[in-house]
Parts: sequence; structure tokens; C-alpha cells
Amino acid sequence: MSRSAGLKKPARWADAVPAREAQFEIKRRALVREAARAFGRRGFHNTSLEEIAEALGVTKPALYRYVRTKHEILFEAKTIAFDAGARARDMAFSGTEDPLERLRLYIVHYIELVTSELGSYAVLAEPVTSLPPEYADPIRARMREADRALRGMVQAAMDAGTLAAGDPKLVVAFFMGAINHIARWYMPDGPLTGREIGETFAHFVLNGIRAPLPRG
Amino acid sequence: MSRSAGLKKPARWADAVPAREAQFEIKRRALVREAARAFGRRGFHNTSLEEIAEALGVTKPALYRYVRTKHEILFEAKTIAFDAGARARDMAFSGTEDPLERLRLYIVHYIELVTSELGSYAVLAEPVTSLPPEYADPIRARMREADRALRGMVQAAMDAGTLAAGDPKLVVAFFMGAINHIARWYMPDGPLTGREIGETFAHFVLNGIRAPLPRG
DNA sequence: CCTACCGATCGGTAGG
DNA sequence: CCTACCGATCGGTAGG
Repeated sequence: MSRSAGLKKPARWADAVPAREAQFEIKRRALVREAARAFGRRGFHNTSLEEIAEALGVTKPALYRYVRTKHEILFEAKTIAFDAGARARDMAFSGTEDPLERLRLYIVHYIELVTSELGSYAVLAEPVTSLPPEYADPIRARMREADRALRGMVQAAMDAGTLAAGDPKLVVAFFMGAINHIARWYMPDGPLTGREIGETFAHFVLNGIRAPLPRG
Repeated sequence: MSRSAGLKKPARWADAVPAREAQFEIKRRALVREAARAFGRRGFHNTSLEEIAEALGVTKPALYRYVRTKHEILFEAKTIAFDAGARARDMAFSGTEDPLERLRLYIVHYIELVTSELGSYAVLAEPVTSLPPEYADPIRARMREADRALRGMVQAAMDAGTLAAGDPKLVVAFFMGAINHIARWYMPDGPLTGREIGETFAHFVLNGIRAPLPRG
């Protein structure tokens, strides 16, 4: 359609060397990840673009080659976190047919993802109100989507009789609160691996923290 | 010591009408509560003093009669939340001698307090980094204090054998994550009372969400 | 308790 | 990718 279309040069080296665009994506991702880490630690408004730029070894205006606004960065960071949740659900579904075991797998996998990215997922704690409607609305939609999916998983296990009957909403609020809180205290170089935390939390959620043989 | 001391007029009506100072305290508290609510909902930096003033029916400069800085307001709001936690612990200790029951009482009471203040306690989610060191340091100290106290309660129940042996730190992180998250989704005019949520969450924490009689 | 108003921070842009 | 620099927001103050 465009007049310049006919002038496009053939790809050099038959695209064997995608260098330029690949570099761009790599840099952009590094920017979003670094920002996510900072936003999660200190909060969106307590983190200036200049600080992010400094952490990446460039100046603030350079960031604008990769991103349009600060809001866009937060939006991308949150999107990555929601994608991880969706991936954990996929893994849980393809891992087993049993509703209760699915829930367990979801918890373990999601926690492993959350703890494997240098704390980038703490951005989930940043209020959506830090974003203008154009970004906040899709994020809220994804929150509802994740909630709906998890409630469905809980309901399925209740229907199967392996979960105590009750309000799925409350159950999801319970364990997602505990899980999303992890990003706020987890230290990648601490004594516990993501897997260990995942297994432990999954056990706590399903079986509680009580001793198996309460003394009378 | 002051020269005007000798000129002080006797208290009118023998202090039966403390009006002035009481009014001041009432207004100050209304200010902090309103701000806490707004900070918890939209975040500290997304809430301007002008918005808070408007919600109270005054102009921004009027707030400075009751408070020195915006930071001080956030500090007070967080302090109130920590005081509630301490009160819940006191109630738990004076309510029973049994370590496990104490934990249960703490959870129920704390959740009841958190849900009984129009969402003021969501300020706990605001990062301490929104405060300058002079305020952030005491807040961090109180976080550590609360953590230590709760770990002690958990350890006691483990020693008594009513809680499964394990890492008290992880146990506390687990249930406090779930509990503090409540302030972020609780609606005072929703279908659930704070008491109901408290009882349910306490049960989830202690016994898990699993059905009591899993089918084989 | 209000009407102005100042000062600093910081997101974003110009221009190279 | 950098050196300037603009513009808006907003916490806080003056003065009444």
C-alpha cells in the first residue's frame, strides 16, 4: 500500500543476522525487567526514570527509544506477571486431570515463576490507579480473568468433593493473598528456593499449618 | 516557667467542657482516617492533599493546622494499623493459654479490626520507601516487632506439638500475606462480615482448604 | 480556615 | 544515545 514498499531492500544475509531488531527487543526487555524490579521494591512513583536509566548505564532520554511513557513500562511489567500466571495455569491443566492436584500444581508452578525473576513480580502490588484508564482497564480485565479461572479450578475441586464446600471467591482470595505476598519478601540469594516455598505453601493451603496428630 | 503562666485563666466550667482540644483531636483523626482510606485505595502518590481536603469539605492549607507534612499523615495511618495488630495480640494472649488457640484468636481479632475501619488498613500495602528515613525507620522497627511476636506465637505452638514443626518465618509470611491482603478487597457493604471472614480464614490457616474426608 | 503563590521534582521533548 | 530544557503537578507557605 505504501509508496516506499517497492523500494524495500532485500534482507541482508537472508536474515541469518537479525542483529538489529533482536538487539532492540533484548534491550527493551532489560529495561522493563529492571524497571519492574525497581517499581516492585520502591513503588512506581518513588522510582524515577533517571534512576532506571542509571541502573542500565544510559541517560533518561535514551529510554524513550524503547518505550513511549513511564506508564507503558508499568503496564508491560504487569502484563508479564499476568502471563506467568496464565502459564502456570496451563501447566497445571496439562499436568493432571484431578482438580485438587491441578490446584496444587498451579500453586507450585506459579510460585516458582514468581521467585525466579529477581523480584520483578512485586509490581503486582502497585495499585492499578497508578495507570491512566487506557492501561488500567486492560489490567483490571486480566485481574478478573485470572480470578475467574482460579475460582473455576476451586469450584471444580469442590464439585469433585476433594475441597470443602464453600465460597470459591474467599478461597481464592485467601491463597492468592499469601502467594502474591511472596514477591514482597523473597530474596533470590536467601536460604529457600522457589520450589521449596512453593511446595510448602501448597501444603499449607491444602492441609493447613496444624500438626497432623493433634494431642488430646 | 513561662511568663504568661501566671496569667492563665482558670478552666471554664471546671473542664466539664473540654470542647476546643477535643475538637482538634477529633478533626485530626478524621483527617488521618480519610487519608488512610484514600492512600489504601489509590496509593500515597496518587492521592493529593487537595483531594483529601475536598473529601473533608475544607481546602488544602486547612489540613496544615492538624498535620505538619503529608508524610506524617502516612506515618500516623500506618501506626494506627500496627497498634491494631498489637491489640489483637493482646486480646489473643489474655483470651487463652493454649498456643494454637492464641493463634486462632489473633487471626480472628486482627481480621475483625482490619475490616471494621472502612478500609483504612490498606495503607499497610504502601511501601515504606514512600517515607523519608525519619518515618520509615520506626515503621520498619514495628514491622520487625510484629514479625517477631507472631513467630514467637507460632514457635510456641510448634513446641507444644499442636503445630507441625517447621520454619516459623515461613508460616507467618504465609498467613500474614493472606490476612493483610484482605484490606485490599474487602467491601464494608459486601455480603461478608469481618467476623465471618476471620473465622473462615482462621480455619483455612489452621486446617487448610481440603475436604475433611477425601474420597479414595 | 481561605486566597494566592512559591519551589522542587520529574516526565517528556528538541535538536543534534 | 546525549545535552539541554520545557511544562505540569503538587507539597508546602505567606498573609490575612
